[in-house]
Amino acid sequence: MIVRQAANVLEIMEFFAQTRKPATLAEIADHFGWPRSSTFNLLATLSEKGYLYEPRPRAGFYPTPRWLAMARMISEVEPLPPWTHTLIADLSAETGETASIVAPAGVSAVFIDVVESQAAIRYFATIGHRVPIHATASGRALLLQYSPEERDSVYRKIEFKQYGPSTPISIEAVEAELRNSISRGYCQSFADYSRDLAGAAIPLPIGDRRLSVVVAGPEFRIGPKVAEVAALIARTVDRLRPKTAA
Amino acid sequence: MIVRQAANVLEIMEFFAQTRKPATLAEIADHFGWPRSSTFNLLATLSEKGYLYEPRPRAGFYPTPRWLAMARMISEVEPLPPWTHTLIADLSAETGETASIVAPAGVSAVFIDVVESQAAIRYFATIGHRVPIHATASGRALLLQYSPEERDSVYRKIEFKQYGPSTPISIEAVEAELRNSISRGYCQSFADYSRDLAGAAIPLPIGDRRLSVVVAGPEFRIGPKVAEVAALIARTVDRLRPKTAA
DNA sequence: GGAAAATGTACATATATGTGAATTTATCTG
DNA sequence: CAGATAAATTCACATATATGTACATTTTCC
Repeated sequence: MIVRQAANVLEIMEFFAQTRKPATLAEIADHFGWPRSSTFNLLATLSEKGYLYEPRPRAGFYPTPRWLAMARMISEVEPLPPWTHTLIADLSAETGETASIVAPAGVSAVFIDVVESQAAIRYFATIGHRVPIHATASGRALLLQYSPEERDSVYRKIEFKQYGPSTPISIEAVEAELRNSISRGYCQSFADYSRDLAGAAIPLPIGDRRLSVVVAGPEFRIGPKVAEVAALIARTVDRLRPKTAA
Repeated sequence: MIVRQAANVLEIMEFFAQTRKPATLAEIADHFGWPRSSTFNLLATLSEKGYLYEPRPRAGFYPTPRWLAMARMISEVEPLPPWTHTLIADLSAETGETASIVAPAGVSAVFIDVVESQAAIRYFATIGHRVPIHATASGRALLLQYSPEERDSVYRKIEFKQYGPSTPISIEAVEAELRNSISRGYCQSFADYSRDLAGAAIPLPIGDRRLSVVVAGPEFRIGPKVAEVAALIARTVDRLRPKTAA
């Protein structure tokens, strides 16, 4: 069950992150199609808690810097080592595609750092983006780091859907693809989840965290050179990852 | 009316900002005294939206860097000019007390930047902290920048409460204090709102934004030297504020 | 300067939602 | 490796909650 008002908080914040300017109650209510009275309650709650204020009279609400302060607190812990950002920055620069660091979240894989391609046609992904763990290169690079039992427990929660022609729609199909990935030396995906989207990924264990790196873009650009891209990823990781310990 | 689940989202994030480590469903539920099933729904919603993930298997949830990305977006707009932070940093260093930049939010004043005192006994305030606009030095320094009509409209929404012995409990009392502040050259408050708390504040208009600076601390330390502190604030603003235009 | 339009606020009520109990899944212990 | 214990999910139902309606206030426009 989805908690509506919790989701609404996030939506409001995303709204402000997009528009980047104060908005009145009426504007917000209209934008989302919410009743004024409900919007009123939500804004009042957020204000009450110190997360919204009124920068100038009658110009509406805007988030306080408290969000930033809180987010900084949260993200200071176990930040990714700096070289991982260099990694995806380099990969994106060299391939011209979008590169990301990905972490597990139940049956999904979450993008926790992203450097976007500069190309006009590109894979558009942002931090926080979620994709099915079994139907993407990045997700499978995570699954490779699981024990068979752990994978089983994930599989049982997956709702297998035919996202595209090549989506694996059974446990056995996923396991088969994982075996292929091992012998191939990297994970790949061709429109398994998103139409026209292809990617290459490899596991990226850091400490006891199970992460993966992925380079993804339109099938017609990535397709012909997956192997090449995968090799580049591996080389770049080798170059940047500190040699001391794992 | 307060929107419970909206508030809960904020509480969860504050919880993570404090503990700074992943937490399981059970831990979170116990911490807040929430039913597990409700906690489950909330966590599922936040995960679904890409704001929580599971850094390592079975170790529970933690916020994704998406919070940081969003907060950065939001705060990049009209950030406070850098000299305002220098201002409160200097004030806090010189007085040994907590110094803040404050903005209006309806009948409240919100702390939008804070440098805390290092003293053992100190005014504990964080970004996002809210205080009644009429019963605090910082708030009254905001009201001074309003037109009489605007003040009226604020007054009508205020619930006058006797927070302390000297709290102004009528419109006339507030207006009188504002007149005093003008002739005095600064705003002050002695336990008008919080017991033992005293402060000195002056208006700090920046562009068309109505802000104020306040230095606050325990009454016994601030009390004897309010005038001195107020003069210091004024001098420091003079020194740091760029001379070009207002 | 006055009327109309837009915005913000309060409240009772129907209903969407949170929750207790039951069920399943994972983890620990001897 | 059972059996026990704890954690995570599911689900039906009572109730806390979102909203329609009405009212107040502010702003706009003529």
